[in-house]
Formats: sequence, C-alpha cells, structure tokens
Amino acid sequence: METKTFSENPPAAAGSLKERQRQERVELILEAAEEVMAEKGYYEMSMDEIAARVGIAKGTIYLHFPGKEDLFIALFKRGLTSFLSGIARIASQPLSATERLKLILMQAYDEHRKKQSQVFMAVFSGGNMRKETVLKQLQMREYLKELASYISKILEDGKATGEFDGSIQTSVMLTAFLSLLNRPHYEEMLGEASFSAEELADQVGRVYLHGISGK
Amino acid sequence: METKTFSENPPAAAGSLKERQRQERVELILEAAEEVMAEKGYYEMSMDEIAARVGIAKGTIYLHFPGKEDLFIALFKRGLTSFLSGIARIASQPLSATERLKLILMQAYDEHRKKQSQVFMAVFSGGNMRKETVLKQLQMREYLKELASYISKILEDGKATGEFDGSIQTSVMLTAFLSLLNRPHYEEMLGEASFSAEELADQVGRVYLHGISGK
Amino acid sequence: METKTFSENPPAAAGSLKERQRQERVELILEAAEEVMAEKGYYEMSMDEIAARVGIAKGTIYLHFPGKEDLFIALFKRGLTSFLSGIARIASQPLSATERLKLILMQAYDEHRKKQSQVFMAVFSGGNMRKETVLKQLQMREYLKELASYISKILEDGKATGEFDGSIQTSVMLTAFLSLLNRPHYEEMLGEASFSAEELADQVGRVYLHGISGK
Amino acid sequence: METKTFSENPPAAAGSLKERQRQERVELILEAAEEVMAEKGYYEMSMDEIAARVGIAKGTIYLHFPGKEDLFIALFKRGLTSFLSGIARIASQPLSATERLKLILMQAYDEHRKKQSQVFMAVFSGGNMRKETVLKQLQMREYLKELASYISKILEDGKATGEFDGSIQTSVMLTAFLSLLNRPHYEEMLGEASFSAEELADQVGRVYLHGISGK
DNA sequence: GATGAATGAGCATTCATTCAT
DNA sequence: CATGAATGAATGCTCATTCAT
Repeated sequence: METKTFSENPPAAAGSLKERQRQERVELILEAAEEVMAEKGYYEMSMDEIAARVGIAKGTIYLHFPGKEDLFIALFKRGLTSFLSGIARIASQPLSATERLKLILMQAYDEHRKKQSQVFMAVFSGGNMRKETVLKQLQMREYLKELASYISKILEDGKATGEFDGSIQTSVMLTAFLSLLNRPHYEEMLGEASFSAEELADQVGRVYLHGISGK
Repeated sequence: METKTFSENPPAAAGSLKERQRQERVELILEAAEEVMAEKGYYEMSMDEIAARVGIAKGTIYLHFPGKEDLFIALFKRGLTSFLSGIARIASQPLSATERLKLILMQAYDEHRKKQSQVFMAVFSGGNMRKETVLKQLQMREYLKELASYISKILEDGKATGEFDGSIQTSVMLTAFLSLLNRPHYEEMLGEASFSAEELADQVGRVYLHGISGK
Repeated sequence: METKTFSENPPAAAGSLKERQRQERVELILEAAEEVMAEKGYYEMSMDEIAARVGIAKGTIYLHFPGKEDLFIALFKRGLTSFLSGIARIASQPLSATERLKLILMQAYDEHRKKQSQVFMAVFSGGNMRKETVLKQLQMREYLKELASYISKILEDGKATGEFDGSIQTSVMLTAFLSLLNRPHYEEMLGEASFSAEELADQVGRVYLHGISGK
Repeated sequence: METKTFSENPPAAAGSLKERQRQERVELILEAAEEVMAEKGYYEMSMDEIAARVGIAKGTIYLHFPGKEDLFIALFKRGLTSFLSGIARIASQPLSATERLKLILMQAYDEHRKKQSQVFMAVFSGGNMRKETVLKQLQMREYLKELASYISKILEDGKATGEFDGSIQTSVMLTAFLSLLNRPHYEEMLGEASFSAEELADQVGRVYLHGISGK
C-alpha cells in the first residue's frame, strides 16, 4: 500500500536514496524517542535528549515531525501498528479462539516488545497525556478500532463455536481483555515476584477464560 | 499552676473555628486539584490554575502544602484512603467472597468516586509521574499494600471455602482484579456506549469469576 | 532627653506602662533582627524568622516598623548609636589622640559588639544593600557624619599637638581609619589564625600610626 | 576523504567564528551583569534585567551559565583575575617593595577597573552573599590565596631589604593593606570631595607606609 | 493592640519551537 | 538539508505586606 504522494520536491523524484536515508532518520528518532519515553514518560522526554541520543541536532527532529506531540503520535502509531501486525498474524492463524487469545496475551507480555507496548499502553491507561492531544488525532481512533475489531472478531468466533459464553456482551469481554493486556506493574509496587511472560500469560489466560471460581 | 486544658496550642486541635476553616480550605484545594488532575494529569496541573479554580491566591496553596508533589501525594492518599475505607467496609461484611468482590467492583465503577479513583489509578497505571516521586513516599506503598491485603484476604477466603480455584496463584488473581478495577476508558475511545456501574460490575464480575468460556 | 511628643492616643497619656512595654517589644525585635542579620545578611533575613525568634506574630513587627527596610534602618541606627556612644566616651577622655584612636580600634574589634558593628559595617562596605535604600534615609548621613566628626576631631587634635602628621589630609586619615575599623574577615577566607581584639588593635594601630616602614 | 583540519569539534576551539561570537556573548552578559551587580548587589540583580540590558532573551543567559550563582562566580573570577593579572605584572617589576605597593594601590583605585573590583570586593566585605555560595567554590579560595601571596611576597621582600618593619606580622600588614585596597565610598556618604586615583593612592600610601604620626 | 491567613508581585529556571547560517 | 543558538511563554515557589478577626 503506502502510495506516498509526497514527492513533489523540485530536485528529483525523491528517488530511493534520499528517501531511504530519510526513513532511516525517522526510524532512529523514533527509536530514541521510544527509549526516552519508556524511561521517563512523555513529559520528561525532552527533544534535546532525543536528539542527543540519535546524535543529530534538535532542529532536525522538526524536519521530520512538526512537534513533540506529533512525534509522540508517530511513536504511538508505530507501537500500535507493530502490535497490530502481531495480532493480525495471530488472528489469522487456524487456531481456536482460545488459542489465539492466549497467543495475544503472550505477545503483550513479551519483554521484547515491552517498550513499544509501553508507549501505547500509556495512552490506554490514561492520565499520561492530555486527552485532547491523543484524541484529536482521529487516525488513532482508527488504529484502536482496528485492534478492537481483531479481538472482537476472535471473541465472536469463540462465541460461534461455543468456546465462549454467548451471554456475555462482546464489548465487555473486549474491555476486560484489553485491561488484562497491560502487563501489570503493581508487581513492582507490591514487591511481588515477577513472572515470566509465559507463566503470566498462562495464568492470566486461565483467569480470563475460566474465571477464578472453583468448579 | 498552669492548668492547661486540652486545646490551647495553635498547631494541633486549635479549637474548632480556625481548624474547621483550615480543613475547609484544604478540602477546597484538594477538590480543585483533583479536578485539574483528572482533566489534565499531573504535569499540566498548574498551581496557578488550582488557585484560580478555588478562587484564592497561589501563595495560599503553599500555606497548606509544601509543594506541588506534596499536594499530589495528599490527593493520592485522599483518593486511596477513601477507596480503602469503602473496601474495608465491604471486606468486613458477612458475605461470600464472591459477593464482596462484586461490591468492590461496583464501588470502583461508581461514577461518584470516579475522579478520586482516577488520581490513584493514575499512579497504578504508571507513566504518569516520575516514579521516584511516588515511590519515594513510603507511606504510599503502605497504603497500596493495605489495599492489596484486603483483596488478597477475600481471595484467600474464597479459596478456603472452595468458592475460588485454589490452583491459581493469589497474586495473579489479585493482579488481574486490580487491572479490572480501573474503569476502562477504551469505551470512550472506541465510541462504545457506556454501561452503568451496576451493569459493568455485573458483567466484568462474571468474566472475572467464571471466565468467558462457555460451559 | 528623649522628649517624645508622640503620645496623642485617646486612651491615656500613654503613660509609662504601655510605653515601656512597647519599647521592650521594639528592643526584642531589634535584637532578634540583629541576630538574623548577622547570621544571614539583609536579604536572607525574613520577617517570619524574626517574628518567630521573638515569639510574636509577623504582623506585630509592622506595628513597630513600617517595613523591612525601616527595620533595617533602625537596626543600623541602633548599632551606630551604640558604637557612637562608645566613641563619644572615648573621645572625651583626657588621653592623647593616639591613645584614643587605639581605644576606638579596640572597641571596633571587640567581639562583644561584633553583631552590632556588623550591621552598620555592612553598610559601609557596600554591596550589601540597595544603595538608595540606605542613602534615601537622610538621618543616616547625619549619624555617619557624627561618627566622622568625632574621629576627625581626634585626628585634628593629634595634628595640633604634633602627634600626627599635619601634611596628610584629615579626610584621608579618616577614610583609612574607617577602612581599618571593619574587622577583617579575610582571615577566615585565607585560613589565617585569628587574633584577639587586643592583639589586632595593637598591631593595626601600629601600622596606622607608624606605617609599615622600617625606620 | 574527510580531510578534517584541526578544528572541527563544536565544544572545543570550534574554529574561530562561532567561538568568537560565543565569547562575545559571554562577555556582553558579564558586562551587563557586572553593571547590575555594581548598582544593586547580588540579590537585586535579576536575570531578567541582565538579559534586557544585553538585549537578549532570558533563556540565552542559561546557554552560557548554568544559573545565577554560576554567573556570579564567573563575574567574581573575571574581576579577580583581571585584578590579579595587574598585580602580577606589578609584582614582577624591578621596583622597590614600596613602589610596588603604591602601584597596586593605584590600580585598585583606578576608576576604570572600579566595577570589576566592586564585584570581588563585595565578596571580601561579606554580607553580600550566602557565604556557602561563595566559599563552596574552592577555586575562589585559590584565587584569593594567590592575591594574598603576591602581596605577602612584596611585604616579605620589603622586610628583607629593610624597607619594612620586621617586627610587624606580615599577616597584619596584609590584612591592613587589603582593607585599604577597597576604595572607600564613605566619601560619597560623607559628601567629601573625591580624590583622583593618584592622589588617593599617594596619600593612602603614605599612611600605610609611614603612619599618620608626625615624626 | 495582636494575630497569622491571605495576597500577589517577583524571580530563577526549563524547554518546545524557530530560523539565520 | 542540517544545525544549534536564541527565544519567551510558562511554571513552581518565596516573602514582604495587608487586613479581617
């Protein structure tokens, strides 16, 4: 897809050399921003520090992003997109709905993607940014809806096959699932031992699927 | 001689007039701060705006709180304490563990307490503040542990009576429960219709207790 | 002397009870202010701290002094007056000009009066306060002139008796003498051992009187 | 190819264009600060006013100095260094100790250097700043000691040649000399006519060297 | 008279954003 | 294009002064 129609610059067709370099730059910036964001959160992420980590001048960031908020939005989209692509892959696998949900949990808890998740989970869990900032960006909604629809689809699938309880509203199931996705950090606050991604996914999966009730 | 009665020193229970007024002021400030905090989050909550909303001078806030962080801490404690008192009441009722959890969910989703919850939920969900700020305050940990212990107690009770599945770790149950407590705002993001507190509590409660699986 | 014509208050002739108490208050405030001033200097001397040290309310200070500057002025006058009375006593003694100067030096270096001296020496050595603050107060000039005149008188006396060199202008002698009066604190900066008041007065006196030249 | 010449790194001797401009800016700021400092003292020297006088934005100052204190320290060092360089030149001249002291006095009284002297004299005369501020900066001590050592050296020289009285402690001589260095402003307070630097140096020199005693 | 809570102007400092080079 | 010096609005905080009680 990605039919970019931006190449109107005089010099050339913005071939692939320049463009590739440009994309690289953007990528580096996002990576650094992600790092800082994960370490310090939105408000303590300074453009200076990002630039410094990339090794470019502060002004250069503004060549690629109109402002700090926009950089964050990009970060968010990137994280979500990456997450989504994983979800999409999982969603399309010929597995039971149950299996697919478990895989998604595992992906969410995966340390590897942690930083990226952190960025958009931060938005989910609220309080982290001016809400307008985030919501004003309509595209974000679209991405979120896409995420929601993938999961809803799985939930509906499950209902159809009888795997899941048809009497519970899908939106509630979805909501609860999303809540559980955000790898909890109460652990650290409460001083509990951390679980591995697998363990956590397994146990949380059991709660989500079968509840905490004894039979 | 010096037959001092019990209320002559200014700092402590200084009669009731001054002290009452003082408490009122503090309350007003906290209320305004809570509002701003809920609207904009910690970093965009400015002392100026709080003062303006209360209708007092900026300096007055500093008569009651040493600084912005302390004001936040107070806010946090206030929210958590209020929440905790509800939890404590519920926890002590002669109800089944299951019933008690449901009541707690209802309390958490109650619109009335929403803003207060938001403040300390914000801390839960992280990213909102410099972690040091929050964690340096040891009492906070204590309060959080108290919350955790109330809920853990109920969970253990349930396990003992056979209501809950003894093969799932209490810490996981707890973690999942806390995650679900935070009234989800994906709703608004996803444009879904909101549920009432009762409905939400009921449905989420079902998921938490019995899972989403069909029988 | 002190023929105060301020007693026009309705209640009474502002007898001596009220007035005495009033003077006591003023004295206590000045004492505390002097202390703080000596410890922290003008700008870090806060009305709050002074009030706290006296054990009165901040507002009460304003019943006796129109403002911080005025309090300082009073402090200055008090120190200078006290110093002056010493000078006056010394000046009037039937001693040689030389002896009298030595006594003045000793008084200046006397640890006992240190705090009081510090206050007005601070003005001398400049930089400590907005110059206008000090100079706007014309009376200060008068007091300073009085100090200058006492010393000039001694210097002239000395010239008359041949004790002092008539070819050096009195104003220079005066200026140099005043400079030497301010007990130096380079000592502490330079890490030198401090002298006692006597030693210092003696040695500085020798320099001032006979110069550092070998004969 | 990258035929880098010897001056490509920004931080260090970055060529001469940028660096020169930078030094100019720093110089302008220091000059303005010096002015304000001389007029109002440390506490009433506001960053705003300095910026305004230079004609730059407030933030720009912080590009060159980490904070107000540091700006002051720089000011102090600058004044003292400048003064010291003069002293060093004088001290090394093949003149009698007496002559050298006179030259130093002249330099100190020179109107031209007045403002610069004022800054570090302000530190000398104390009261002007939180003592910690100044003394915490160890280098300051070093500079002061260097000044003291230059003068002590001259004094010792004089004693060795018999010019000066060997029975007076060098530290006292030094202390007295430093006191006299601070061009007295009692003049202005006392309304006396000011002397020219030469006259003043000459007369004060006579006092310092030979004392005020008539033979 | 006292009090001390309230005021609000003033200040140092930060940082996203701009723009001349 | 890239740079990074410059900007200036915004913010937390202090403290002399006022005034209702």
